[in-house]
Parts: sequence; C-alpha cells; structure tokens
Amino acid sequence: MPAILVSARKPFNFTSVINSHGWRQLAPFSYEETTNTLSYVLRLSTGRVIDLHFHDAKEGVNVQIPKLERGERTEVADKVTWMFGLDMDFSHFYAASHAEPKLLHAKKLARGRVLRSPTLFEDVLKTILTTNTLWTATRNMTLKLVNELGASTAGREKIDPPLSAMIKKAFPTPEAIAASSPEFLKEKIRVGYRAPAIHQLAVRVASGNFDLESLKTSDVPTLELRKQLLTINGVGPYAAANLLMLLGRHDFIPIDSYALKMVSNEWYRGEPITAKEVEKRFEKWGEFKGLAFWFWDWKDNG
DNA sequence: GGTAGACCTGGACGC
DNA sequence: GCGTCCAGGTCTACC
Repeated sequence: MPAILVSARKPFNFTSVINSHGWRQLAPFSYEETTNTLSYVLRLSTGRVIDLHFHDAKEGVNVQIPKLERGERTEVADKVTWMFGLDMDFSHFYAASHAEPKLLHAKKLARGRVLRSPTLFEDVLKTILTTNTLWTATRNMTLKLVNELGASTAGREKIDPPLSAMIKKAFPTPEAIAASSPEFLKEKIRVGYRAPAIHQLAVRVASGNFDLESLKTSDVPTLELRKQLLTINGVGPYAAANLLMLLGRHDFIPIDSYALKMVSNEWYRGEPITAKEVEKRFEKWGEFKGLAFWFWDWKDNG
C-alpha cells in the first residue's frame, strides 16, 4: 500500500496527539492499540471515499493510502496536517509552564495538540453529541450517524452481504444530514432532543448561509469566535470552549462534570464546587488556560 | 446575573 | 423482563 510522510513542527509526539482526548474512539476513527495505528475513513472533495491508516514516523505522521492522483495526495496531506495540528507551535506554552510541576511532562511529551476531524462541521456535531450524555451513548450516536448517512468506500454499487462488512463509511456531509429530517435523527440515530439542533446546523452549512469551515482559519479575537460558536443551537459554554481548544484558542476551559470533579479533588477535598472555582484556579494561565487545564497532571483522574 | 426545571438516552439497579 | 432512578450540558423562563 502506498504511503506518504507528513512532517510536523518539532517537538511532536504521535501518541500524545491520539491520546489527547476521546476522538479516536468516535467513528469514522478507529484505533488498533497493538500496532499503535489510527485509522480514518475520509471523503475527498471529489466525493471519493478512502481508508487512511496513520503511524508514528517520529518526525511526523506516516499515512498509508490507496493509489491516488497527485491532487488527491495533496488534499490528504493538508487534511492530515490539520487533524494532527502538525504546523502548530506550543513553545510559548512550554516556556510559561516549565516551572509548574503539574505540567512538567508537557514539553517532554510534546503535549498541546488535540486530535481533530478534517472538518469543523464534524467536530461541532461530535461535540454536541458529547453534551448531556454518557460517553458510550456519544459513541453509539456517532457510529449510527456514520453508518446511516455516511458515504461508503464502495461507492454507489450494490455490495453482496459477505463483502458489506468490509465496507467503511465516512462522516456524513452537511448535505446528507440536511437531506434527512429531525425525526429521522431522533428515531434512527437516537440523538434525542439534539435532533433539531443537528439538523438546523446541517441546513445552515449546506445552504451556504453559515461558512463554518472559515472559522478554522479566522483571525478574529477569541471572544468574537466564541460568540459565533454560541450562535449554534446546542452549543453552550462547555461546547464552545471545547471547540475553541480544537481551533487552537486556549483562553477558555471546557467546564463539564469531569472538570468540576478533577478540580474539586485537586484543591477542595472532593467537595461540591462551581465553575467559578475552576476559573479561579486556572486564571493565572491566561491565554494558556485551556492547555493548562487539559494537560494538568491531576491527583485523581479516575 | 443567578437558578430551577425540562429536554432525552441508556446503563445500573431492584424487584 | 420490567419499572425506576440517575448522569450528562443547553435552553428558557423566572426572579
């Protein structure tokens, strides 16, 4: 199988990226622990759906791909650069955190990059699917969404049952989700009350009324970016902070029940706390607040 | 600005 | 197998 090497700005640690959060467990990602291989089913801009396998190449990411045209290879390289944040620079964060014992490992393990999907649309939807539910349900909803509405590696031709198990699917496009209905999303994908929000976002993006992908490269201040993310139904303070982290803006902390638990165990003897206490503990980290929180060496991370 | 309650799913638990 | 309870953020109404 052909392969391409996509280089990373140093320092880089493949394992740190794929372990940065739970994204590798969400379809169309999959992970094989014994070989430390991350896989992803990618839909190219031409509509072709391909299977990618990522391996550690020390100086970057080695990507196993099917035979592709030159333009397709360039597109894959660009997507991989985004997904792994290969061009990102965390030197200022490492300098700011070098004296903090709880962040000693940050530079050593090249922490800072968080695994992303190729499109912001996919990351927004996945983030909405993490809200107000348990992780197993998030995994189920994502898998159903991909299986029901995603384009397949086999194209449109009909596949016999024995072969169909080998066919993989990409994350659905905004158009595919927009063409479904809130009722379908609720009843088939089991997304519950999130159905109208998910469908509405797909319609906004598919119709061209909301250029979500442009936020990936936007240079507007973080507060303004946050404001735009909060216009999305289903995206509240937690989801917006999570998405800002994925966008490389680290001024906000995604405060969920896990954050409250960790901060409470660290500084408040496990007693009930509010978001205010979390903010207070990380206030001094300023523009690195999100990074300091995300990569903090917690006393009890169970 | 702060707070209470509804929104859903699915896992855990008791019977 | 069935019913009940509970965890998990966002949104809206209300104070």
